[in-house]
Formats: sequence, C-alpha cells, structure tokens
Amino acid sequence: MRLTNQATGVIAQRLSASAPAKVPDVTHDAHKLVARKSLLVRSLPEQHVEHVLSHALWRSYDRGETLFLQEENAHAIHVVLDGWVKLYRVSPTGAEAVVSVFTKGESFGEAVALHNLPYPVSAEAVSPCEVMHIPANVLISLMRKDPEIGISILAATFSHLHGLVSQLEQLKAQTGAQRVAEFLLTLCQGEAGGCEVTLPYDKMLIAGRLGMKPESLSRAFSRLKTAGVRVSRNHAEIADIEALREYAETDRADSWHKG
Amino acid sequence: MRLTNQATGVIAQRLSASAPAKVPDVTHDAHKLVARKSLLVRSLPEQHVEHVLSHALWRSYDRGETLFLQEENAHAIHVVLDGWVKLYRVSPTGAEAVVSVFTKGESFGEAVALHNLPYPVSAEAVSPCEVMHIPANVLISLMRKDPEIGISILAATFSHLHGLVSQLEQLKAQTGAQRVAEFLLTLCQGEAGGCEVTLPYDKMLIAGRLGMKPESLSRAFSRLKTAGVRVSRNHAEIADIEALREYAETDRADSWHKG
DNA sequence: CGCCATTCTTGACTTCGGTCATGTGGGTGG
DNA sequence: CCACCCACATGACCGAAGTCAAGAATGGCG
Repeated sequence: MRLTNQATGVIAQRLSASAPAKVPDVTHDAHKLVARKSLLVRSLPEQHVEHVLSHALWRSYDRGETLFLQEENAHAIHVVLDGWVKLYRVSPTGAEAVVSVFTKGESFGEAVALHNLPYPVSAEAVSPCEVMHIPANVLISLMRKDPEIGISILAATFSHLHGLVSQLEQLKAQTGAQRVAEFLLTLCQGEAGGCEVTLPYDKMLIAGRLGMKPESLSRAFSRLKTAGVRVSRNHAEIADIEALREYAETDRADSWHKG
Repeated sequence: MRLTNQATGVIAQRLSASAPAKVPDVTHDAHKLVARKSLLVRSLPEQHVEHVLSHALWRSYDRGETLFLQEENAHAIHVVLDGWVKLYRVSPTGAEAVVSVFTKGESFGEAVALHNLPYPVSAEAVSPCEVMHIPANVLISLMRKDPEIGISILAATFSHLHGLVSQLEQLKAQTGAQRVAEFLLTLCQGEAGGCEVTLPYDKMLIAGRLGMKPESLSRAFSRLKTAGVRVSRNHAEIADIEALREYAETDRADSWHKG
C-alpha cells in the first residue's frame, strides 16, 4: 500500500460522501474532465452526462490493490482516470494470464455490470490510480428512459471485443518479437521516421500482456535491435517506424525461407 | 458449391420473399424453433420475438461460402440454425487466425451491427448451413420502444467477450495438448467416467480454432493417449473424464519437474 | 550512504510447436 | 473401377520460447 497518502485521504472522504458535486477540488475537476473524454462517457447523450458523473463513486487505489476478483458479482462500470489497471485471469493451473491493461479514459465491465453477472476476470491497479465507478443501477434506470444509452454502452463493449480479437490474432499468427514490435508501434503516434517512446509500465507486465515470460521479452527486445529498436530502462528509441511495421507484418516463414 | 441444391432452391425463394410467415414448410418451422431457443432470441422480451422472426432473412450457405468479409459494413445480426460457421481474421502477414466457430443456436455480430461498424472478422460456412439474419434496423427501432432489448443484446455480446477471454487465457497459459484436452471436455457433457464424442468438424479447423497447425494437433492427440484418449477418424473415446480434466489443469512445469 | 528487494538481463538447457517431406487411406468424379 | 485429390499421420529438422540459475542494474528505505 502507498504510504504517502495525503491525496488518498482527501479522496477517501469524497468516496464516503456520495454526492461530491460541489467539492472545489482541482484534481477532482481534472479527473472529471478525463471522465468526460472517456470513450464511454463521450458517447453518452449529452443531457445525461452530468447525472451519471454526479452519481459515480470516485476512488484511489494503490499499486497492487485489487478492484475486484474473478467470480465476484459486478455492480458497477469502471472508468480509469489516471494510472494503469490490469485485467487478468488465473487459470486452474495457477498461471496468470493478462487479458488487458487500461489507462486514462478507458472503461471496462460494461456488459457484466448491467446483468449483475460474475466478472470473468480480476482487476488490479498496477500503478497508483484514480478510478470512477458508475453504479449499474444508475445506468439501467437511465436506459429505461433513453434507449440511446444502451447503444453507447454497446459501443464501448464492442471496442473491447475488437481488442480481444486483435489480441487473439496476434497470439495465433505472430511471433513474440512481432508482438513486441506492434506493441511499440501502438505507443508512438507518428506515421513514419524515428520516434522515442516511454514504456508505460514495467516489463513483467508488458510480457504478460503480450503472452510471454519476462525473459522472452528481453530476448525479443534484443532481436528487435536489427529492426532499429534500442531499449534502455523504460525508454525505447525507434529508428524507423516504417521499418518496424514492416518487421511486424512480415510472415515468419519468409524471414529465413525466402530471405 | 453444393450441387444437390433442391433445398437451397426452396430457401432461396424464401429469402426473396421477406415475409415468409405462413410458408407451410416443416424445415422452416424446425429452424424457427432453433431460432427461438438461441441465446439471443431467448433473452428478448417475449412480445417482440414474433416480430423479429418475421422480419428476419433466412438463408442457406454451401460449405466454403462467405457470409461476410472483414471490413464490410455490418447491417444484420446472424443466428446459426444449422451447420457450422467460422469467424476468422486474416492478419497482414496473410496468416488466417480462427476466432470462433458457431453452430446451431448461436449468434454473432450483435455489437457491430447496431453501429453499422465494419466487421472485425470474416465469416465463412464450414459446412452446409442455415442462417437467420436479423436486420439491424429492426432491432434498433424496437430498441427505441423497449430498452429491455438493449440489455438482451448486451447479454449475447457479453457471452462472446467471455468466450474470447477464455480463449486468450488458454493460449497464454496452456500447451497445445492441454487446449485439445479442454476442447474434448467441452464436447462431452458427462461429469465423470468414460465418454465417446464425435469431432464436430474437420481437424484442420479444430487445429485453427485451438491456435495450432494440423500436424501439431495430430501430435497433441497422440500425446493424449497417455491420458486415456483414443482418436480414430472423427471419433474420440475418453477413458476417464476426470483424468483428462486433471491433465488439462496440470501446470506444465509440474508434469516433469515435480513428477 | 549503503543495504536489501525487486526487476531485468544473460546464459545453458529442454521442450514445444512450425516447416517440410513423405506416406496412407478415403472419398469423389471421370 | 480406377485415378486423383484431400485430409491426416508421421518423421526429421529447426527455431522459438519456457525453465532454471546466476549475476547486474535499480530503486526504496533505513
């Protein structure tokens, strides 16, 4: 648990008071802004946004803290306002599989919460973070008045489906190094040329997210040197984005067979 | 394409007539029954079911026929009434990754259709099959009257999310043979003891579905002999379901490390 | 400043799974 | 009925990735 908890204290108060509307807190305002920009809230009909935000719970989590566990019943939708949250699943064998990692502006748990179903995954803060929880009943009651809301929730859910499908494709059709390359590409927004990026979280988690062991990630990084990638600490330099994309999209067989 | 297309002809007629309500066709009635029992339709409010079914399109597909392609815009939700349909994705490298395989009573495309978004995957019939298409606008207009419908669509979408999450977990945390073991377990409904199952589709597709090459599937099967599995043609005998589950859930490291 | 825990890297070794080549059996079409 | 084509199995080979172990680099904390 985090020890320097001045901030945590403030927010804990806020948590207990469930109508935080006029707390004159700059960080809270900043978080509200992030919330408004999140995919989920952004796609809600404008007239309901204020209502939803004012009925939400705002909480801080320390690194390593659990938001919820697999099999627990869902009663809220979660929107990350700051920091990183991982969704993972523990297989019967005890191995942990990271399903996704969310950050500022991203939401999860939409489909489960509206049905009071058990979560299929567990959620844990991997850095100190701020999370907004929207109680499911708030959304459900709104939804009965305005069906449009159902559509926006479906939009968010679809983007998760899409993300999972991409991940499946990558796992089934790409090597580890290629997945790492794609991961790096998602971090740099430029289209071409060189680029420097900061790795958003530690390498153990990156490895998990990409479906490999930390040792394999290290090796994948060194393999990417030939593609113009240099990594030190949590900092990566990409010499040529196009070249890296080329690497990621080259069929494994081609590389030595036709090369 | 299928050459014996008497049946296909009949259904093609039905397809062109968009109000097939009183066609006295036994197979059509049988399909309607399947449709009613599908997860999607089953969770719709009773009073809308008839309306939805009567506005649906009913079509036959031959083995190998394409229902839709990745990137196409979605305008309908699909419910499989008979046969098998695979959803797959072609990666930039050209490799095909099977995302899921659906059969009788299962639906897909819910979230995409309601937004007119492009499909993230392609769909192909892997056996002759019957599919019901529910035009998205039918559901959308109903949804505006009764928000309950949004919830039931979310239910179907959630079960897909859940399926993808399980698949991810399996790919990240299990060996090929273990995935095959789990696959076999899903085919037998018994809890314990022995069991015989028929493989639902050809081994190439099973291999794809489980994220491996046909050769690896063969080897996985022979590896499972030690766990009491015997396979010949499309028929598999499982000596002891419990033992097989045990095999599937044993950590890879354990097997030789502590064994 | 120095200790300690953790993360990260590297190396040796093993296993898993993909690739290629070959052989076999079953089914379809001529 | 035979030829041909697939799906499928098997073996040889190899690269990719996991396991184990040891050491280097970091970062927090006393």
